[in-house]
Amino acid sequence: MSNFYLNIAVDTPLYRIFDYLPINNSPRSDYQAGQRVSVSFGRRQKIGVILNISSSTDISKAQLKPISKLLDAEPLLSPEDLTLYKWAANYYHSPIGEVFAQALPKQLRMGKEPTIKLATLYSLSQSGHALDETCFNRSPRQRALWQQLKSTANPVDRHVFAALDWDWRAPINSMIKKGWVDIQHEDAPALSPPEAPLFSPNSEQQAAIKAISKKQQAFQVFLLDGVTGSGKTEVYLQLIQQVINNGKQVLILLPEITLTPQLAERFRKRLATQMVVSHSGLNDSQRSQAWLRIKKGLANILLGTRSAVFTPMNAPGMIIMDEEHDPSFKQQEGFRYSARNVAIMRARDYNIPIVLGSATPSLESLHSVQQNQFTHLVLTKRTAGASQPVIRLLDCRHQTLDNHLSPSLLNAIKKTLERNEQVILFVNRRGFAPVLMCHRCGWVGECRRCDSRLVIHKEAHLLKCHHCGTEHRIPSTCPSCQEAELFPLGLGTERVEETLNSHFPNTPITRIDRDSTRQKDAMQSLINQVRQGGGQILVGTQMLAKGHHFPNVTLVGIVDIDAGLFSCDFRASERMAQLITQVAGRAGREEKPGRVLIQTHQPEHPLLNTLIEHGYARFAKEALAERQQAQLPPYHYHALLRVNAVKEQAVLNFLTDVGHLISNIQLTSIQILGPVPAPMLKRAGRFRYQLLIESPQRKARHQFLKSLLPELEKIKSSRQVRWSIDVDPIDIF
DNA sequence: AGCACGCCGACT
DNA sequence: GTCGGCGTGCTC
Repeated sequence: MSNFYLNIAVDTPLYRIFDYLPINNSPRSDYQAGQRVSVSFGRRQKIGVILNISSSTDISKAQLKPISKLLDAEPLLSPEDLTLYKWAANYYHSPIGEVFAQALPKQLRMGKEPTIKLATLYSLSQSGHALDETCFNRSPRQRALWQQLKSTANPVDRHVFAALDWDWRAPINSMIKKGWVDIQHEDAPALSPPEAPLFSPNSEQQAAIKAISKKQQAFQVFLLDGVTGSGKTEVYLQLIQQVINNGKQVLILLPEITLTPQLAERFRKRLATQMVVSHSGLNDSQRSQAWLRIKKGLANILLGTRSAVFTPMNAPGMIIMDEEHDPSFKQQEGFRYSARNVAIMRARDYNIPIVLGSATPSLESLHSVQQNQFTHLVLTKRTAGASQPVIRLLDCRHQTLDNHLSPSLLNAIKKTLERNEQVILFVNRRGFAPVLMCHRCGWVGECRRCDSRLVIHKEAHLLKCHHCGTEHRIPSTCPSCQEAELFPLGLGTERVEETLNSHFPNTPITRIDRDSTRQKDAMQSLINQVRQGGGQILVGTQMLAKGHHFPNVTLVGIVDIDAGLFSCDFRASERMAQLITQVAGRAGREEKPGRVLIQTHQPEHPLLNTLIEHGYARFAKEALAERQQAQLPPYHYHALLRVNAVKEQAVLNFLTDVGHLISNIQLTSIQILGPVPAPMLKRAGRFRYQLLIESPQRKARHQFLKSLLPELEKIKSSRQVRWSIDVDPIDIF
């Protein structure tokens, strides 16, 4: 019998690791932590990763099985990777298998060989160079390829053909056959010379670059707090250049919507290096190739969305996270993690600096600055071309509103249109109106599956539930009293569009929300059309505020900010402040600064006024003080136990049992709130409840959950429900 | 999560 | 008689 045992993380959603025996008579020296193995697990074959090799086991000899196959001669994951994944599983109370499922690209998780496909490089041969245009009279596609290749000195990969809208493979193959084109395989990173930096940093940018580059060999968190248009990206680019000049790699994390091909191209052009991207738009093969290239050092920049934070780096040099306040860095399904916090742990383990950049930093980051955990670097000066917008509150009290639009806002729109400039109106709800109500009996349209109201979609003639997706036809008479006195209450984008149409019948009005941009590329084409066009109005939801600059927009109206001020989500006011600040920075240009008008019935609201008079930084300071008073994060630590099932009674039974369990566990400084029905019901037909767990100490919360979760697995009623834990949830109520 | 085992109702 | 419903138990 073997004298050593393999502790293996198996790809299964169980909160345990499993011990296996090595293959018969194989020496201990064959095995290292980080190698993948194939094991028989129950009645099935599964892939697992060796976490540890131990000399003892608690499992009886009869139960132990040998692994079926050792998949990697060399570990696929380094000790640092395993440390990070184990930390994440522990901190987020997630089964280790779920963490690996996020961290490893699908192909590698399925046991595929970790080989990099080297690109084929094409170049004209001597005889190919000797040709001229007339040789291709009967083959226009070959001519196009020939012209393309003739215009470049070095061998090029297939990306240069990406712009062609036909399949270039057959023509190039016949050119290879004729000996006109030579192929070779990429063997080392092919470096193309970078474009010369177009800018010289101003004094603030220089100070930031200097402060960060001084710390290249050690862990430190920098908060790069720069107003919109202050040139954060240029700071990143200079830093990246320095790091890769030192032969190190950079991981750049971006929110989901921001990572576009255009942005990747901008980075690629400026930096003399091999860059790979990783986001949800890639297929399995592209993802694992990007992952392997960073792991093996064939690329030195990884530009990715949140899951890229788990990619192993061959020569880690720096991590940059742009728009660090963005909620899309928090994974909201399955293994719920915050890429921002994982990135900080990653940087700590690698002992490298991490830069968190934002024009509107999260209150958590600003708190860490106050605690001297993060280094604050501030950029206050706008670079040329960016304008300072004017923000004003419009007092709506006593005003005659036409579907929530005040005369002063309508007047401002009119004047803007007369100057042939553009207007954006923000409405934070899609659809026509959020409630359908009976004037006679007070009936309102409610979703039978969730506890939310049905939203009127006039264009589609439907009542839709925005939580579970249920749809009904709009009734013509009240289902309760049969009177035809139903009326829409509140407003959404469709209603604002309709109202504006009646006021400005000759002005083009474009609505941008999830309904109008459902088709692929619809968003981009609408935006391009607006950028080129003259006087017009855009009506849209939050999705309009991110990433797009509209130089011809000189007036931005926010129709109803009041809902945001009184939302049950404690982060609502900062999201509102971030929205206003972002929007203000995206409109107008130097010679025509943007104006932001905010309609409110609360013109005295202290936080709103602080934001408008003193800007985001001062707002954040006061909002943070309010949070301390209210004992909210980052001063308190939360977790949500989320439970759902098809049968509501099953959830309630489980929660009752959990209640009994909790009363048996020592509750040092732990508070439990709930059960609370959760409105966010993504999948139809399931009842979801959540239990809020909070504590003034992170450690107490952690230990409480550590003792609670194994017990939950044992409760009988847990079989009929699905439960998961969300540590540091985004929304607590 | 899967997947088997096992014990009850309705069916060619 | 058996096919298949889903309650219960287990995965080194």
